[in-house]
This record gives sequence, structure tokens and C-alpha cells, in this order.
Amino acid sequence: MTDASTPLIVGGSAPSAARPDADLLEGLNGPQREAVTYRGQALLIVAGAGSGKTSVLTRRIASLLRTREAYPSQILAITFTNKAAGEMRERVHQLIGQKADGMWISTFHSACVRILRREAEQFGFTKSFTIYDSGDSRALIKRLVKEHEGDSFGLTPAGTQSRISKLKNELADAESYARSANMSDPAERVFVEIFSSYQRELQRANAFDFDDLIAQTVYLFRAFPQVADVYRKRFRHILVDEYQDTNHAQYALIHELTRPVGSDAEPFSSGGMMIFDAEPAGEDAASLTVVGDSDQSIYAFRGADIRNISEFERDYPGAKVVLLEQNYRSTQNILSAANAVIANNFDRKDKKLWTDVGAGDPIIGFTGYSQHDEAQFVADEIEALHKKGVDYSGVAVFYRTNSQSRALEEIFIRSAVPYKIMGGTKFYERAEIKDALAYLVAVANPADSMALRRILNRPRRGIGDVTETAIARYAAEHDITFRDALANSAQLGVGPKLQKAIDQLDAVLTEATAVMLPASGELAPSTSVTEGLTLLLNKSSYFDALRASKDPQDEARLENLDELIAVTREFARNNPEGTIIDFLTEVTLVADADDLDDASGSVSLMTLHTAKGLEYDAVFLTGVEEDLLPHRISANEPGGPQEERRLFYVGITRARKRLHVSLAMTRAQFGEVTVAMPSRFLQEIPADLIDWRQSPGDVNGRGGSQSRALNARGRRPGQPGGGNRYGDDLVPLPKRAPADPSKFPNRIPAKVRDNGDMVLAAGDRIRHDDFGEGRVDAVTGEGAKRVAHVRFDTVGPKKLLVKIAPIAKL
DNA sequence: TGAATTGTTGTTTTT
DNA sequence: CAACAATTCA
Repeated sequence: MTDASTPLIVGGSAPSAARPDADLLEGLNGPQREAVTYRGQALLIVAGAGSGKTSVLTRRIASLLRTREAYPSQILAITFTNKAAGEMRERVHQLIGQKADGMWISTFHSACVRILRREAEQFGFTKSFTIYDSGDSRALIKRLVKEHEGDSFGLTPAGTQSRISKLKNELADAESYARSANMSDPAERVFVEIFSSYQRELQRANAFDFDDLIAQTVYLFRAFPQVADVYRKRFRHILVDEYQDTNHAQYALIHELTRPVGSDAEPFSSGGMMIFDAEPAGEDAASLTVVGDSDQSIYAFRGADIRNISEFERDYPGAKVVLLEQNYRSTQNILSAANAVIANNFDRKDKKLWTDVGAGDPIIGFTGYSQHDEAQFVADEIEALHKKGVDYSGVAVFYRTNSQSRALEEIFIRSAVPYKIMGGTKFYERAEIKDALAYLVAVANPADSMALRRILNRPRRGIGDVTETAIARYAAEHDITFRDALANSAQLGVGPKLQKAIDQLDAVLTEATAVMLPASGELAPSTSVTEGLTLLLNKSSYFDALRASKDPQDEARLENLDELIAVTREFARNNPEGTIIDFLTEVTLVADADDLDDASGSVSLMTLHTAKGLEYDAVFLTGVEEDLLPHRISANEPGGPQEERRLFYVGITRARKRLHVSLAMTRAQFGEVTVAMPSRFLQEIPADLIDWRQSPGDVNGRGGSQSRALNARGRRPGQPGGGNRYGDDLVPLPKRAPADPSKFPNRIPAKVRDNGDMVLAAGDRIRHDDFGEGRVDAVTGEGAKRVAHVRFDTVGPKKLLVKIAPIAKL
């Protein structure tokens, strides 16, 4: 069956015209070609940013199919996001057409859901299990922490959730953790209790959380070797993208799948002969290809283990390693900056990206007085690019935290820059959407009492805490589900008004069930999801309540629900066979960032994490400040600052032609205006690569040496684009002794002066430590962001941040 | 039960 | 400055 044993003779040499896949190798360099054609048990492709790895991966798949070494159904390709999966499918399709159908190209999570749905009955779940997203599981954990009085032991819901998640990613469960934990510590005991009741609740609700999807699949494979063998036989070629971001559970899953068929069959079939893991895999084991770049590992916080890639050769003896270092995306200036930055991470294999497209434009730097000022620069610059013919969709703005998008949005709206936020405040996290989905879950998975509890009093029916507990108690006493308890409202011991409310809810749910899950056994058409959802929202009076409300926000909520209904229609169109369960699965696993791929005509705004794997002609990296990038919280975490540096590196390497880095001198965070310092990462970029429109030195006025060092060449006179409104009043900086090059070039005094209460008005004369005396023209802004426009006698006009400028009133 | 008010607290990245 | 929790009052 496996014709893969017929070795293909390749090497890096030119493809012979006879090869059926010769056209697939066109335009590839030597290492790329080898990555496509190598055949063997294990292949590691170390692919630097922009080195064409997606191209290599898709051609490798296409080549396997074209040469008939594999059927589509024998291929399992794992990507990190659904969007990447879609792209890969699309590109393989372009290469070889229809034959691409039948492959599994999906994320770890989607692939596991598919397996689990098929095998759920093996271990106490049903096919119609639902998936808890992090919000759902947080809600459940919150309840459990309260019930177990975890707060008196210092357990917070958030902390507990992340601990449980980490443990699951390590394939630990409550029991195994308890064995290793110090159980004499009462806090540990309570934690274990919460952990195990959380797991029990999930099972009772017939639900998995995100981490379970992977971990339980591994358990399934380990507990039922004959089930695992089904998939081992099926998947002959497994390819994993972004391997540096896999966690232990994902690693284990891949490991299970790439073991020889029958290797861990029941004792009787191995006939007393022990078969070891390390035994040569033989041709029965699937071939494994992984692609990764340890410099782009940015998900350690989620349990990603960089060792999965660094120890690949140990885990898969005889593995072939191919290095892709030539970059086809960015200009040399951008790559030099990236190389210089990442070189500061010790403990990494040296790797240098290079290109032959030339130096390109310098990197543009800008320092704003506030985040609004910074945003205005970004908006103006985008407009300038647009006038030069750069399409909006070729521009992206990155930031470290989601909250930074607000200032940008405000300015973009005012400046009429079309934009789209990728992944931000998620559509599916809005309360009204979660409510609507909870209605659907209540129908699709009646065991899920969490969903039911959520909608019990939405819209308001007068069902409060007391009634909810009454229902729960009744359910427990009679050993029926929460859902079934609703049908017996008369026996709950509640008032007649409440009885009626419960009866009504029960009736609505029953009616919707008949629509979406007909008892007759016939399959409901996929349009029934739209029908059922509309029915639920109408007959539950959810719509009525919103329409009657005076809260102006409720209008937007109605629109959002309309949008959700539109999503169900779209779903029905794309999945003629789709059931309500399929719909719910898709909605929980497909993040917003994934389906918004069509940002045509808009600038894309996103976090640095979301940016991974994407590329744009022009990139703006904003908020490059200490405590933001690197983020303050990372400072105390082992490996934190290094991961932040990789994040910065990922951001830089997204840019094809133009890169902008910007920061603000002050940033408003929870009501307080704080003074920000330039990020250490800026110092790591060679000074001659950055052209500062306005350097940190220009802004805090302490600048002579700093700004000159940051911009060794000074502002280039006569440079087009000098009409930039920020450049207008910039003047050559005063002469000073050259800065000590051994010092950080843009170090800002750690101790920040505070002139917060200095009263300045137009006409005042002041003295500046560096610029000498001058006259105040105007003062703009408020509070900590007050900016003085000063005309100095010797150096001309400058803008100064009053709060921190080294100035004194005369 | 639910609305309104005050107080508290946290402040990163995501499938 | 949020969002959220606890508290008070109708």
C-alpha cells in the first residue's frame, strides 16, 4: 500500500523533466526544493520569517499527491489558525485541483473535535457534546471557587483557570496532580477539589474545554489502542506548521499518531513481546514533517514548549533537517533590524535572514507626546502612503495589547482612514451573542446546565437565585437533568407566576428542539439553525425585551443578533449537511480574526500575536515602550523578556517594504497619565537604520545626545515627505559633545522630573537645560500632556512636554 | 427580585 | 478608566 518505500532519488539537484512534480519545484531554491522532495520518516524544516515555508509546505503536499505516494485522505496537515488552514487548502487546490479534497487540513483543535465526535461514545460522552470557550470555563470555575470558598485560600477564578489550563497542557489531571502536590497545604487541597469538580461538571455537561479537546484525544488514544490504530493507519503523512508553538499535549498527540500501527496493541496480540517506543518505526509509522522557527515562538504563556522543536532530532532519530534562511519578503534594512534585535536573545542558534532585493527605505521612527499624538502620526503617514498609491489593505498597525486599539480607532475615524480590527473585542464574546448561543446549546446539548442557567433569566422572567437553586435541587433529588426539571414546574414549590415563566421557557426550548433535532430521526436541513434561532429569540421574548428597552446600546445589540442570524444563513449555504452541533462547533473554534480575512480596502489593526504568519507592504509597530513592549508583566516571568523580544521580531518581519516604529511619551492607563520610556528594543536596532521624524530626545527635551545618537544622520534635508506636520518645527539639534557610544544611545533619565504644576502661558520666558532661553508661544493640551510651544533664541521653535522637560520659568 | 449606588480591583498575548 | 462585586433600597 505504502508506495512511499520506493525511494525517490533527489538531492538538491535540478529536477529531471520526467518527474511528475517537476512544475511544483519551479522557482524554488535548493533547500526549499529539498524540503519538498525529501522522503523519510521525519523532516524538520527550520524556516525563518518570510522564507517561503507556506509555499514549501503546500508544494510538498501537492507533490505527495501528484506522485501518487498518498491519497488525499492519508494526509493530515495541522496549522495554528483556521485562517492558515483555509489558505493552505486553497493553495494546494490551486496547485493540483480537485484531488485536494478529502485531506484533513485543520487546527489541532478542529482535528481533535472531529476525532472526538466520532469516538465520544467510547468514554462517556455523546456525539453532541459542546465546547466551552475560555469565558464559559471561567464562569464555571468562578462558581466552583465560590462553592469551595477558594478565596479564603487565596484562589482566584483567573488564577485557578490558568493553573488548570497549564496542567491540562501537561496532560496532568486532578489525580495525578494531587499525587505530586503538597497535600498538607490546605490551599492545594482545595485547588485539587476544585479541579476535580470542574472536570466532573464538564463531563456531566457533556462538554470539553479547549484544553480537553487535545488532552482527551491523547487519553483516548492511550486508553483505546485499537482506536488510535484506526487513525495511525489512516494518516500516512502528517505535517505540522508553527511547530515551535505546540505544547506538550499537542506534542504527545503527534507522537501518538506517528507510532507504528499496532505498536501498543493489547497484551495478547503482542504475544509477550515487548515493543518499545524507540524501536525503529518501520514503514508502518506515518511520516512526519514539522515546520517551525524558534525565533517566532510567542505562545509560551499558553504552554508552548520550545523544546519540541529544539529536541526534534532527539525525539525522531534519523530526522532530516532543512534550513530556509533566504527571505523573500522584506528589504535588507528591515531584515538587518530584525537580525540585530533577535541576536540579543542568548541561547539560540544563530540564524541570519538575508535577501537579494536591496536595502530599501529606512525604518521610520516617531515619538508622540501622547498615544493620540502617536495615532495621529500613524493616520497621517497612512494617508501619505495612500496618496503614493499604497492600498489600504497593504497596511497594518500592530500593538502589544488590545486596549491600545482604542486611541488608534478614535483618530482613524476622525481622519477617515478605513480600518478593520482583527480579533479585537470578539463578536462572540458579547453578552447578547453568548445568550443567543446559550439558547442554541440548551437545545443541542440538554445536559449542559451552564447554558441553561445562563438563559434562565434572559430576558428577565423573574427567575432569580432562589428559583434557580430550587430547580437544581429538584433535578438532583430526582436524578434528572436541569433541563428535564423545567418540565415539572408545578412540583418546584414556586409561585404561580414563576411556574408560568418556567413552563414558557420549557415550551420554547421544546419547540426549537423539534425544529432543529426532529425526533423522527430524519436529518434537519441546515437551514433549521436559522429557523430555530429566530424562533428561540422571538418566542422567548428576547427580541421584544431589547426592542422595548430605552438603553441606546440595546439597538446595537439587536443589530448584532441580526448579524448572528446572518452567520447562520451563511453557514447553511456553506454546509448543506450542517447540523446545529456543527454550527456551534464552528462558532466556538473559529475566532474572529479567522473569518475577517477579507479586509479589502481597509487598514488592518491587530495585536502582535495575531500578526504572526501575515505580511504587509507597510507595517506600523506602535507603543514601542518599556512596560508595554516588553510588557511589564513579562519582566518577572522566566524567559518573559526574551519572548517579548521575539514578539517584536515577529512584528518587524511582517513588513515587506516599509516599517514604522512609534511610541508615545505619555500614556493614559486606567485614568492615570504615566510617563513612558522608549523600549530597550529600540536601542537594539542599529541607529543608522532608523530615520527619526521625531526622536524621544526631541520630545522630552533632554535630547541632544540621545536624539543625535538615535539618528546618526540627522534629518535629511530636502527629503520628500518633509511636509509632514510633525517635521515642520524640527530644527537641527544644538551642538554637543558626542555621546558616549558605549552607553545606550537613547537612554532616558530614570528619574523623571515633574513640572506638573508649573504654570505657563503664552509670552512667558523660560530657560531650558539644553536649548537655552526662549519664549512660550502657546500651551496646548491638559494635565500631564500639556505641551509648550517654545521659540528658543538660538535653536528656534520646539515643542516640549511641560511635565518632564528640563525647563525653568524665568 | 431588581435597580441603583458605591466600592474594589485589575492592568498580556489566544485556540 | 473600566468592569465587576457587594450593598442598599424600593
